[in-house]
Amino acid sequence: MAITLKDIAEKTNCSVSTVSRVLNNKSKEFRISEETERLIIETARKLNYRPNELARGLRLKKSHTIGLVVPDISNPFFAYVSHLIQRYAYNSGYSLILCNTDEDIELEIQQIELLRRKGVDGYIILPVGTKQEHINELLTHNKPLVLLDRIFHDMNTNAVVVDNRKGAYQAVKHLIDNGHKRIAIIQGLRNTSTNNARLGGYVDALKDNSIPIDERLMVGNDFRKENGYIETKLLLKIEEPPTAIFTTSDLITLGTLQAIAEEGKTIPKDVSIVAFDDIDYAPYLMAPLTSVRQPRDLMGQIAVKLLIDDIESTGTSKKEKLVLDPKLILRKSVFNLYSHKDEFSAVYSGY
Amino acid sequence: MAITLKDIAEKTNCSVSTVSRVLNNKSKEFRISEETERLIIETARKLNYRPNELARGLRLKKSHTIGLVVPDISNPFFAYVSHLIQRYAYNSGYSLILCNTDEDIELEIQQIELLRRKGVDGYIILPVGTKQEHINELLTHNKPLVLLDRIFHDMNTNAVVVDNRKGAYQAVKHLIDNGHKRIAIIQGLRNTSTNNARLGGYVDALKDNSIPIDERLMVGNDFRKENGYIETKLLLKIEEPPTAIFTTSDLITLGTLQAIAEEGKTIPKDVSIVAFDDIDYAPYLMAPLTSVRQPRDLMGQIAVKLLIDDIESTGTSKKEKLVLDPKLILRKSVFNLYSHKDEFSAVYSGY
DNA sequence: CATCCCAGCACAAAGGTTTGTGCTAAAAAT
DNA sequence: ATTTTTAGCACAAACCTTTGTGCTGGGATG
Repeated sequence: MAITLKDIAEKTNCSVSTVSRVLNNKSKEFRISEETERLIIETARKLNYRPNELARGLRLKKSHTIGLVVPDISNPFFAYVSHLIQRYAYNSGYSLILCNTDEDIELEIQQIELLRRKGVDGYIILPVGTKQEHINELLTHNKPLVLLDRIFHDMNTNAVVVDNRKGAYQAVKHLIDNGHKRIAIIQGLRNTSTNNARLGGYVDALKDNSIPIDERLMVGNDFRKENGYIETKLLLKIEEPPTAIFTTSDLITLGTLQAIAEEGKTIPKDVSIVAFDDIDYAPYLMAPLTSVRQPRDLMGQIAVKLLIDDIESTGTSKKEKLVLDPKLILRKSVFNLYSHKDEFSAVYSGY
Repeated sequence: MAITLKDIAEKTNCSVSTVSRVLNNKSKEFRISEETERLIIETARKLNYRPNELARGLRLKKSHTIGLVVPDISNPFFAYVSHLIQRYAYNSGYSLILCNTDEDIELEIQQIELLRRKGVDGYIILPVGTKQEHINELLTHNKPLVLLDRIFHDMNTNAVVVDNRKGAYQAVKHLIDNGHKRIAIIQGLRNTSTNNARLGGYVDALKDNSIPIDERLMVGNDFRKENGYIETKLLLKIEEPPTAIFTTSDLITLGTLQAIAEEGKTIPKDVSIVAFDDIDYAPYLMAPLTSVRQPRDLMGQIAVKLLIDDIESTGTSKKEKLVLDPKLILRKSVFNLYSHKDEFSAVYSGY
């Protein structure tokens, strides 16, 4: 079927090894005559030879493939980062095997297992975050690996994350500065580094401003839309409802928007919102969203660079933990309770 | 390093072939004693044996991998479809190699070439659409393949698309029904099946209602945000500006929204919009978007099913071309010029 | 007792590469 | 004329599986 080195060898009356060397640009190194070289290259082109990467990978113990494990590629934030990762990886000569975990830790374990069988050269993982033995396993076997977005603090590995605590702190502080005291947080998946840090920033900001912590305002348990929808519905019905909600992911925000629309409330008049993940549509929503923007361009790029450095240094490269700064983008989803006007800083960020 | 069949064979004093057969559940078929079977399975488990899929793939001529070629995974529509594809593929035992073409035909050709080298078992391609020889090449070599979203009409292959002409027709008809006569279309990449069909629907709707075609209102040339932004800016400045814009992709819409916001106009009062691709955020935008929804859940699922049927039938399965129906979702981005009120049909679709 | 059968496994090839080593013939050196 | 060098390439192993075929020893059969 497919053309192999052997076919070329037969056509040219050379040995397979000679053909291989010529096609791998090792003609000089092995003193192969220019005539032979030309002949081989020519017939390879004519036969439309295509190296079999499986065979190469087997022999070379290198697949030129990296595994990308994300919770949910349909989440715009992950989709954006994945796009960049794909591009940088491709430009560096690597393909990407895409795995969705759907925030299911068992699925994550399975998918990583599969990636090992496939012999990927390295892993970029946005872990679910509730278990880590399987990832430790990779590390003890010296598999090149970089953690992205979420992190395990006690793990010695490459990682690229945003300073979630700082981002959350800024978000909540901004609400406080605008006079809000009943501030709710809709959390993502509990006990993930991301959620812990965002929750931490929330709590810190309240404490620093002597605002009592109210457990009833600290709701939610995963990063999806439904979570945002349900929790917002409930929040709007409690006794002393919040005047502001801090939503900790773009999908949560989507659910929150839906709930607010359904209840006939308006943003920011009835309820203020600060979101995490500054999606592209944020400026053009019902109320242009004030939100915490992650440096998503950098994240993908750095992750790939760290990973490929690790792969190609064969274990000699230092592990780096990079913490990037988030940035609060002010728009119009926060009501200023002091001036009774829209956002005190009316800087319109058109993205 | 990694445990191989050979290692297990040595530990158990069996031959490699016996180990292979046991681990592939062929003990009975090859009359291997239960004792040996247990021993092998046990030590495989103890040593944490992991089959090398590269070697398997080489031997079996099957990689259990499919190549997914998309124009841009960061586009929410493609991201959503990709997520589904990944899930169905995984559940059927296939991994996904993800390729972005960035709407660049040369990149598409390169990526497909690479996929062939990697020995993928099949392809799901959302082609750029400006060249097709490289895809024909795959077909003549009997590679399982399904085209998604965009199509080549003269190509005998599996394909899943939406009826773009009908969707566009409905969209424009809806504008006409609301009294609009100056209707612009911002096109995507010219000469792609998708764009041709959407443009066709636009033209048909105008003709059927005796509205003259105005070339100045038929602008745009790719599916990205920047295109929507620039063209909208220009459209708003021409002599007799349009009262309505039909945007032919979600990213174009995003750019259009940005331009309209910048110009200080409001939707739908100053300009009406009907969009293609009903993104999740559509109901919660500045003006809840009236838009054409594609059956994106079905598209991914069907594509995977067609492909895997083709792969596993080894060429005996018929090629299917499926055309799915789009649906116009009415919200509030169209101004009724007759009644001077918001959308005559005020059905609010909360998605 | 000789023959046959069959359970139970091993051998080796094949799949397409890469690569260390070895071989041959011609050219150069002595 | 004999030895040494070197250009130019071939051989075979190795990577890890899978699989067609063949081998062996013990029990049953005649």
